[in-house]
Amino acid sequence: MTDASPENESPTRALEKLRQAGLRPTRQRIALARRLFAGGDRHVTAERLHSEALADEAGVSLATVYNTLRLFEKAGLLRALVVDTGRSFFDTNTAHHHHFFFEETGALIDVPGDSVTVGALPPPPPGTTITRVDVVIRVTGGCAKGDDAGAR
Amino acid sequence: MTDASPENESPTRALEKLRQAGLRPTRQRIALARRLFAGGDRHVTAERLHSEALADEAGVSLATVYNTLRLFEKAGLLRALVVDTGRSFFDTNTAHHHHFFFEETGALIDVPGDSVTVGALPPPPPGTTITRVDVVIRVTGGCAKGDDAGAR
DNA sequence: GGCTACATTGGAATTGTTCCAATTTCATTG
DNA sequence: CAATGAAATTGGAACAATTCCAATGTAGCC
Repeated sequence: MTDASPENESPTRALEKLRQAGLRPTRQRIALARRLFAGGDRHVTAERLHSEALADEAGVSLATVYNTLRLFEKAGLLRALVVDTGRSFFDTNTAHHHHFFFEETGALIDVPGDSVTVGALPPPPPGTTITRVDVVIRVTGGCAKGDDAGAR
Repeated sequence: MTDASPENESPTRALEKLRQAGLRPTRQRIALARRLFAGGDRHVTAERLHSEALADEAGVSLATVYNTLRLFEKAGLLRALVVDTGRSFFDTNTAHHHHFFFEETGALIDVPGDSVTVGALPPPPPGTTITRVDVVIRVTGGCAKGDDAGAR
């Protein structure tokens, strides 16, 4: 079995993602895409991704991390989450799903599968269209084993 | 019928709220409480409340608006909402309910009554307790007739 | 290899919020 | 009703996250 840690993994998946989105595969974008898409689903802040990426050969500036995250979001590769004021999270899982949010640690984990069902939705106000329904289940206590724990 | 606009309304309701929460009724708090609780339910940002309160006889500084909002929240008079990064909203309706959020205008309106039913919730991660489940229905289009439209 | 459009960068600027030390006000008590 | 002490208010500085900008670097094409 080959080493699958983000830095060492072959950039195939990352490149695929970039190509599929029609984005120019620069060194920085590849490095960030690897970090984001190499493993399983992730929830990252810009700051966190930046500090991780500092370890990569191709240095990535904070400005580029912000640019790239917004770009990836626009391209549908990422979804922005709003769970906490003053910080944006980006979710590599763009499918329809919801979240647990650990209030103390700031950690986020996906709610497994369809185990949240939003029943009857009210009709949207006249003339408007629903773009998304976000459900955030806020929890306290426990040790927040989810990814990104301690990202505060 | 007497004039019921926030500035002119008798401070009774505001005072009641403060007393009920055991908070010292200063001029500033009364002015803010009137703005918040005189009419129906509201969703305000600190900046907005501050700019409104400038019109009141008792000037209120921005720092005090922030202090007071956090204080009222802790006292259970307000509920903080997270719908948008970089701005906090406070909701005078502390009962269990959810929201429509107009992505273009930043306006927020309550979802009427129990018309959102969150079906089966997943079990919270071991050792944790659910403190709250927030549902935000994001909509686009329309003219955002809800309160606070154009608050951006 | 050179051209051109697009990306990246450091640093300054912005925004929303919190912090702090000095002043003012509330409520009590003499 | 003045004095007093605790709590509240204030302007401005400090902060954190993010965006902006002008200068520099690089990918892809001829």
